[in-house]
Amino acid sequence: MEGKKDKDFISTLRAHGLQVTYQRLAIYQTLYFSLEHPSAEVVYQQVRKRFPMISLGTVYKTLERFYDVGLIDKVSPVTEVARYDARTGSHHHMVCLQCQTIMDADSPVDEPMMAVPALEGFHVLRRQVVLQGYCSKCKSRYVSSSS
Amino acid sequence: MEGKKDKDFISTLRAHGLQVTYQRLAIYQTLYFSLEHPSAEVVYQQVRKRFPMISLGTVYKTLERFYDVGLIDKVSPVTEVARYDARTGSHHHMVCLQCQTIMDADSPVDEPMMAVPALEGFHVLRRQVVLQGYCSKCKSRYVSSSS
DNA sequence: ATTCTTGCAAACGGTTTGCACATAC
DNA sequence: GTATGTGCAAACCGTTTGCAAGAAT
Repeated sequence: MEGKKDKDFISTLRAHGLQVTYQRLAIYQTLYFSLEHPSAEVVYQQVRKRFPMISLGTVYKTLERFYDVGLIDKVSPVTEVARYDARTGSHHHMVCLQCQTIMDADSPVDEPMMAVPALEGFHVLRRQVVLQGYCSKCKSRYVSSSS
Repeated sequence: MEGKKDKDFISTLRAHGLQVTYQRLAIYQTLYFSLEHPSAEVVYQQVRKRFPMISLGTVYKTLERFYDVGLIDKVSPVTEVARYDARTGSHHHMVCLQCQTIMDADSPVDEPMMAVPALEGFHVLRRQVVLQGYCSKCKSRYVSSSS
């Protein structure tokens, strides 16, 4: 079921253009076998069992690096700081990664959104769709290189 | 178009069980007429133009209060700290507001999710659906009072 | 009169940064 | 040999907290 070897993890890191260190290997493996969506602190505590000399700073840097190259996913902080909205009707937003603009994505989003079901007895209070990317203003600077 | 009077805002606050102060009025009005999904800091700077003696702490407390009673929406911090995930395929999660557990909501979510369209030339890199609520374990403690 | 809210300032905590040393390539 | 990554510790910054004074009901 999990017959994945060190060799495979190394290949995965290399395939993402990353230099390979035992710290990175340990961090990635920890996350790979974790089901709990751990925070940086939790990953740190976990990895520290095997490599007591590793530092929390390295874990932060490494996770951010992994995220940047698309190796892993980051769940929470969609924007840097909390952002508020008096319009409580539509909870769906497009967030520009460059200028941090948040645009509403109202009507066309609502219907597919509401079709998202709750699973396993989960009691849903809020539903939120976030599209992350680049707005039309910032797009040209970032997507223009090849198109 | 915006013929909403102070009286109306006061009613809105009262309707949400909130005591009325000029600070709350100013904060809510600022947010109500803002289209930019401002941060607490931005709201503070805005309100300060009219009420120079207001404090940032009050803005934080007030916004959080508004959010708690459902008067306003908070866009970003779905979880308290960043949480990571090695499974980059499905970006959809159910977050328990009580125990902070994050569960994957895989297959049944994917299709409606992908139907969410990009608007106004927005270049989408990541799509994220987050269901906030209570997991089956914590639900009983919070939803049991009436059912 | 009592309860809730404000303002101020200090504390908090997750995250980032700078730099010297070590390691990967 | 050179570029990149690591460890450590301090700095950062958005946010929260405690408390005395003030305002709302």
